[in-house]
Amino acid sequence: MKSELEVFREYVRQRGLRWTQERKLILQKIFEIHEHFDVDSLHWLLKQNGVKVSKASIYRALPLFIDCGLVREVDFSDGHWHYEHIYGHKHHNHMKCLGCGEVREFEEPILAQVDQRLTQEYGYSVVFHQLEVRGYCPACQKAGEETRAR
Amino acid sequence: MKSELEVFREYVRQRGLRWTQERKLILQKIFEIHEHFDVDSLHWLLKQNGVKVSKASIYRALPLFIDCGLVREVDFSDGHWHYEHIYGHKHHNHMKCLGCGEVREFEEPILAQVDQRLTQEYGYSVVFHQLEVRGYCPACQKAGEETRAR
DNA sequence: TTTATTATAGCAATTTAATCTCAATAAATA
DNA sequence: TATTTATTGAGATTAAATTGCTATAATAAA
Repeated sequence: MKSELEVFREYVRQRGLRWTQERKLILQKIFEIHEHFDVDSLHWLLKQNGVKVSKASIYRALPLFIDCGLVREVDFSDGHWHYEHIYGHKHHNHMKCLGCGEVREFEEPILAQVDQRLTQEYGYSVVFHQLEVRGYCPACQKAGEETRAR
Repeated sequence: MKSELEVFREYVRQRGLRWTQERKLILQKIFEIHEHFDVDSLHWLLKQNGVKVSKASIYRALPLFIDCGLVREVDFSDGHWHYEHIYGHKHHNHMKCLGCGEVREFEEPILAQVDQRLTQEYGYSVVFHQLEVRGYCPACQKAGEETRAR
């Protein structure tokens, strides 16, 4: 399997774009982070590592990473975008707790059937889907019960 | 079944909030719109109807409507929130075409199973879920093929 | 290897959605 | 009807994201 850097290098070449140090450094960092991130935290992390890259460059690089399937946007309903690297990972969905805000990932094989049905029934060609679930984790349910009991 | 106005009136009473003309007018308009809307379009529509309500009031009212289950946020990945009234409607999901941007709604009974599994397997209590699908509608697929053939 | 071309980086300015401040107002209730 | 206080509207403010511009660096051509 090609590395994420190779995938991006190829993508960039095909489009007459350029393989720059900044893009390489940003992409490397993204694949070192094994959690979700946003532009701010990514910028801060790079800075911590002595890598000087402007936020503007991050904002300009992300759509490219997304376009070639290395990264995706994640909606945590908190006013700005979050991201995660997806290349080399199984598709998964997110469940965010409305109490503590913790995000848990889960796989859901059944969703492949949904994509299939959309193709068969409506003639859509599905590129991707995203299931976001909101609710309460076990700990927050418990905490809620105790609060109510008082 | 209670009307949306009654539901909101009750919600407002229970919380010591106030049943204002502005909130009534906004809510009525939202239930007249049988499509998705955003703050701008809702504000514009009200204006067209001679209803003077500020955007600030719309921004302040929406979280209340959402909290009592009359309205929900919809993510169309275009930089700002969209909304739709849901009270009295079946739960549905959205498929947005990456070509023309058209949004199509579809029902997906299978998703109830997903919620159930999250409860059984992880102990989560699911409040709501949202499946967003992206792809290409039949028309855009055809247009794409023709373009490529040239 | 050197030169020419042009996409990209960085910075600051700008845009836009959304939130907040505050004085005036209107809804609830005593 | 008077009193209390949540809500309104207008504009200021915040924060995320985008853009304009010049210098720079990546690539192609010589």
